[in-house]
Amino acid sequence: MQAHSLSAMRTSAPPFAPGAEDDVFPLISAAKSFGRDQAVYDDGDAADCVYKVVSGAVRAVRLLADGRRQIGEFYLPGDVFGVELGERRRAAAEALGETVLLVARRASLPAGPEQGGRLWRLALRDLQRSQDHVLTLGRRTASERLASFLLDLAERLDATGEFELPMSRQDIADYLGLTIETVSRTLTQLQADGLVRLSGVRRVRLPRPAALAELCE
Amino acid sequence: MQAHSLSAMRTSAPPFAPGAEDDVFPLISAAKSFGRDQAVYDDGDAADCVYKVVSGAVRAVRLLADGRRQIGEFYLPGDVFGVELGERRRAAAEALGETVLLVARRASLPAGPEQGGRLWRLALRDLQRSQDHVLTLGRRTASERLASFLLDLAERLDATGEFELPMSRQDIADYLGLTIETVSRTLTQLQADGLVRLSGVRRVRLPRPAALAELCE
DNA sequence: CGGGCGGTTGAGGTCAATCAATCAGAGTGG
DNA sequence: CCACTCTGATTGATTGACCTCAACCGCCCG
Repeated sequence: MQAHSLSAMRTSAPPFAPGAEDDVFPLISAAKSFGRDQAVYDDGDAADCVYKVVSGAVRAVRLLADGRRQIGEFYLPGDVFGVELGERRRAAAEALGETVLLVARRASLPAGPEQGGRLWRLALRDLQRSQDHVLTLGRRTASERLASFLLDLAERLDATGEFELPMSRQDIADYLGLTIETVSRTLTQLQADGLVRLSGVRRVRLPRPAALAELCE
Repeated sequence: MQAHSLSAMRTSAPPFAPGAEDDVFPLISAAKSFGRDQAVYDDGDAADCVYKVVSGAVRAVRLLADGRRQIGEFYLPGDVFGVELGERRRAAAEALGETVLLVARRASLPAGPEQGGRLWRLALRDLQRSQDHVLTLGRRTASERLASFLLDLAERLDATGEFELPMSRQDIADYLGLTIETVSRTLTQLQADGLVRLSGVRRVRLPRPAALAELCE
């Protein structure tokens, strides 16, 4: 991993979310690169930084004692993550592939009331997503989970046509509360139904998004 | 439903959470009573108020088109709820039984930077709880779900010995992503194992909380 | 060409859902 | 006080969606 100048990052940055909350990040944040599966932080670490994804993607991981794994969220380019209530991390964050992040010390952030308000909005956005996730995990079937996952991903990557899955089948399974085999089977089923088209294991096209959305009700 | 003076409510209020975020609520909030299953607000309503539970309890409900129901959260005495990012409610809120709430107009809240900071902390607390919920729904078995649910409830009601379940079996099922039959069976199993003692359907005692906690890992 | 890793496919098992009957408690009316 | 009813909870039998275990495939890279 290597440090880059901020300006270099800005210019090389792929799709940034255009939201006003971008301004939360101070101009003096450092950029940092991470390799595949590299930890940004671990469960239990001091929560003294917040991060913004410039390129690549990150997963938030929680583990049960016996090794069962749940991914709480994926963070895509433009997303801010790492804001916590307490002193300590309650989940690990790991890069999915080659990933570049902006890093800001937590202390430098909520100084002004303006900043506070924006952080608050970020927290609420995460909360919304987490609540949607609860509905999916609590009440949806495997194919409904996959459908809502793919639609959400397509929207966040604002993919007009095809897009690339930033994560492995195992990551998808651990996000959706399924096994890797069920993800694979369900995906081939969706493909057979003409709702998904895979070209290569990670390249996805959603030919009938409306039909997919119907699956999610 | 009837209005009460704030002072009357304050004095009659059961366990208030002692957290600093209590001060978020302006002194000039109105109290309002709700009956069993009465809606505080519905999905899609304008999100112009926030609420604090004085007594009773509230459930946050989301519905799929075919009627499947997921309870996102239960709000107990002392809890604040109803803070939303957008203009509209994304879930309904319904009283579990006779319930008294403090109501504050949203506009009157985040005025000062102090208040903003406190609302932000509230949002983060909800986020934490929601993330825990995701782990439970994604990766835990029925008995683990019940165990963590009961422990969480006992702690929030700070029940030293016995406590009363504010919600029905159906509500528990819809919170834990199970069916009412599975909740019932699992509860009797936990009782057979000596981890739970039920006296009447809603009166619960947890004789070995440590053993229950072990179940949750 | 061979080995390794991630993904897919298949066969069989399991946990929780479904369908259905019974039970317990609260309220009602005779 | 005792049927009767209504609602919510429990229990039982069976089914089914997803998991587990295992083999196989395809691609990349040495």
